[in-house]
Amino acid sequence: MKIDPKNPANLSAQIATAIRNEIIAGRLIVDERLPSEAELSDQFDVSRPTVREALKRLAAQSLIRTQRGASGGAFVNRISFQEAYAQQVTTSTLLLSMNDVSFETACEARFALERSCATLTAKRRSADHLAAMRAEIHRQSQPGLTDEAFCASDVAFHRALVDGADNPVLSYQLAGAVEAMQPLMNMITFSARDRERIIALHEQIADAAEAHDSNAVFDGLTALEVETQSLAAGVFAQRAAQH
Amino acid sequence: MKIDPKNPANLSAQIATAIRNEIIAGRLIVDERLPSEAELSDQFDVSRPTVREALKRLAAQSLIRTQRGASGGAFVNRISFQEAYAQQVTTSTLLLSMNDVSFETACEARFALERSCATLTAKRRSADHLAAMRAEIHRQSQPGLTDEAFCASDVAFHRALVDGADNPVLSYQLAGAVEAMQPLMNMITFSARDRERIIALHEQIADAAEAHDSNAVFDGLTALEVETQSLAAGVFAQRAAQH
DNA sequence: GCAAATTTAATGTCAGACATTTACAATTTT
DNA sequence: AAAATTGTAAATGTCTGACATTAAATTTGC
Repeated sequence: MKIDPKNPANLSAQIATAIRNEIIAGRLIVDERLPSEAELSDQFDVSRPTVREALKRLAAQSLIRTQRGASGGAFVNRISFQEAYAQQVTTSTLLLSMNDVSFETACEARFALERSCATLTAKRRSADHLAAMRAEIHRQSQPGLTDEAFCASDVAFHRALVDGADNPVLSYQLAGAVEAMQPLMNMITFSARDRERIIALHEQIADAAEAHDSNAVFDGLTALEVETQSLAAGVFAQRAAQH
Repeated sequence: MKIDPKNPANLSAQIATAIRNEIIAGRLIVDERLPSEAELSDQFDVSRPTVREALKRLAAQSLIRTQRGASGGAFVNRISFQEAYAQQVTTSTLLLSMNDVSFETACEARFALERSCATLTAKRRSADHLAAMRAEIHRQSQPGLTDEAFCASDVAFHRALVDGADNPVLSYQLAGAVEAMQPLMNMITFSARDRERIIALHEQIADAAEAHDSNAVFDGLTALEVETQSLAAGVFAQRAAQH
């Protein structure tokens, strides 16, 4: 665990990287306590604020947590699925919004990934997952729902679908794909007719999941992708014509 | 952009969250310069080191970059696919290693996700992607290859397969699923016979991609999943028996 | 008018101090 | 003797002030 003192700028980044590598390599295990800030500043031969900046970098990635008081300190953190999930969503959302990713590309990726759940969800979905999907369908049918609320419910529907596969790793990996689409979807205004078509497809998918029919789930998602793409294409074409 | 001064602990975390929200909401746009550290410490009514800790947190997530010198400062960073990719891999790897995720669960998720590329890759794979896959297959056939090198080549093969879908969002989302499996795969020792079977399946998949046969790519991946799962089950059963 | 030197504004780092939190031990009280 | 209280020490959280370093902008010299 060493740093390069010749490069006097970036010290805190170097220290953070050094500690991060120790954690990734498994030499620092979960719940193990790091040396105190004073000890670390001795070890690395830097001041305490520099060590602290390094620790904050690690805390930002949920790699460590800190605790005040006697027998406090910095501890290697067990990354929970929840934390990783939130990070995934943040990173994916920013990636899409900052890099001029076309709606088409993002949508293609999202449905391609989501279809990968079709088989598992059709096989394993619990009554709870089905109920969650039905509840969102019901919400989507409410009149007077804003576009934003409709999109949020759409995301919730798909999350229930993904969670139905009963594989936490799959749920985590898909979090970014599904949730990061929301800002892009929010750019679309849905007519009552559009909503009807989407809700009908959601019902088709929920029915298929209930019947354990994986092919029908797969096909329902594909139909939903086609619907979404053509809807978006229409909105963007109209918007382009106006300007 | 405000913080709660009543809660005098966590100030740097609060400031980081406040700025992060500004970026996510789009009120701070890419390449925009944040106020200087001195100005921020005035605005939030905290000291400069506290502001700095907050900025380091954001830098750790690649949300900002800093530049020294006159007209330097902290700038909102455009997250590149490369950076997001690296973060995804780190988070996914740690998540798997720290949460007692079974090989079976991780493997299931990985292949489910990878199959989602089958259609697109079969349609769009370039000659370069095919060449990359063939090159890795060739490397895997070399005698005297360590298990670790074999696994690394395996990951490279699958990355080429995923990139063949020609969808950067898909490549990014799958990075975690494919690369984070490597440490788990490294726990397995491959006999010459095991390698032969895996290489044969790789060839089958590459052939299918070359022939634009998406069903064959899909089936090849499924066969590879079955092979990997049974191989792992064998290794773990044997290891359990010894202890 | 152009190149070199200077200024300046910003981050990077350091040192020392105080505030706050928390666990643990010692003390007092019941 | 047991329980509640108090004291103490160790750790992080924050502040102040200073100096170092970098790089752009400005001035100066020719």
